[in-house]
Amino acid sequence: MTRGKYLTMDIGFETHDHNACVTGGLAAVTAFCADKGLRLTPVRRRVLEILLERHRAMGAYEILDVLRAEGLGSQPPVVYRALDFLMKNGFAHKIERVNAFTACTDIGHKHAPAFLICTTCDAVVETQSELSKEVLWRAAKGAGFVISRVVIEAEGECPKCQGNTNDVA
Amino acid sequence: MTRGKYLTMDIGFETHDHNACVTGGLAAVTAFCADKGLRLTPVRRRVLEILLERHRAMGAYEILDVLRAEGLGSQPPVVYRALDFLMKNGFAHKIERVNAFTACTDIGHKHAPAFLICTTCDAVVETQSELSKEVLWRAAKGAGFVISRVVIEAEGECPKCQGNTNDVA
DNA sequence: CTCCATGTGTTACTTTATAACATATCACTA
DNA sequence: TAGTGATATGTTATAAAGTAACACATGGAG
Repeated sequence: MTRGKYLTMDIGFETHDHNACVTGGLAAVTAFCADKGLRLTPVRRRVLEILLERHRAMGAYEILDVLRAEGLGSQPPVVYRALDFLMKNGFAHKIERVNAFTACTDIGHKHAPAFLICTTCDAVVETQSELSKEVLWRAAKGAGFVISRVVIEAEGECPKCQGNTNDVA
Repeated sequence: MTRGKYLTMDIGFETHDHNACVTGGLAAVTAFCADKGLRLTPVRRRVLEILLERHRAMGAYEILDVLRAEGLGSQPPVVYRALDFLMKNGFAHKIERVNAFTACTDIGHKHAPAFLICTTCDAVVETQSELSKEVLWRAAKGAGFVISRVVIEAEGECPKCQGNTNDVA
């Protein structure tokens, strides 16, 4: 199985100051919630933190394993509810193609994210796709369709894996 | 549950000559398979036909129910294998957002389909999205990522459902 | 006709996700 | 500050989606 393999790195598949991106992300969401009167409860906060820490796409049950080990909830609904909250408010995204979840890398902005999924090492990167979105919106409008949410996901090979025979990170 | 509710109609959410689209689709795929030496076995042919007949996105188990009733196979692997074949060869698509499958409406062409999914009546239409695809490919190339497959799905409301309080078709 | 590749039938199981309901906690106001 | 309604959590149970593995069948190539 592929659980726990979907690495997420920042745009361009480069390295970064990971500590900063955890604390920064958490701070941004905390501020956002305070501002909007949203309840960032311990479970929700911790789920977000887990996603930020691992910095990759994680399956719900994988997240649940972590919660369980910490005594923060041991049944599926706990994690799914937290994920629902995080997604509803734009703090996390579901990657439909792999049934996994990632922390949003662009809190508070209108989100029309696109994901690049490496089929060799399972890395996932979030990019913005304003252009794609606009094109799609125009096409939809032409058909009289009003879009509320867009899923854009591309599978392929990341720079590191191209030409590599030695699979998986 | 929502099984069996994902209507698919043609581009623009209009009506059409459905008989023609079933026989035409089947003929196109039959010809394509003959041409390429692909084995369009009874199960594979029937699954495609079912998708064409219903002309909507169907869950794998919903398709299986039909096969089962016809004595053409009663276990999940049967339908999943047929769907794998159909998808691998571009005769059907999976709609990731709803874990359901549709017959391709554009056999034999390079497929970068985009789907519009109505969250009210569950209709699904396939549109072509060359533009979106190109934009995405450019962005990916910029990150050194080579795309092999793209998922583009938009949720929203179809023309018929906008303003309607009486949900579902 | 027999061998090999491909496809099918079947069992059993894993992974992903939700319904439903009891309990707890928060935030407000009476 | 206790009551109350809304929101969140804990838990049981189950549904829905997908796959591994292996035995058997079929169908063309030599």
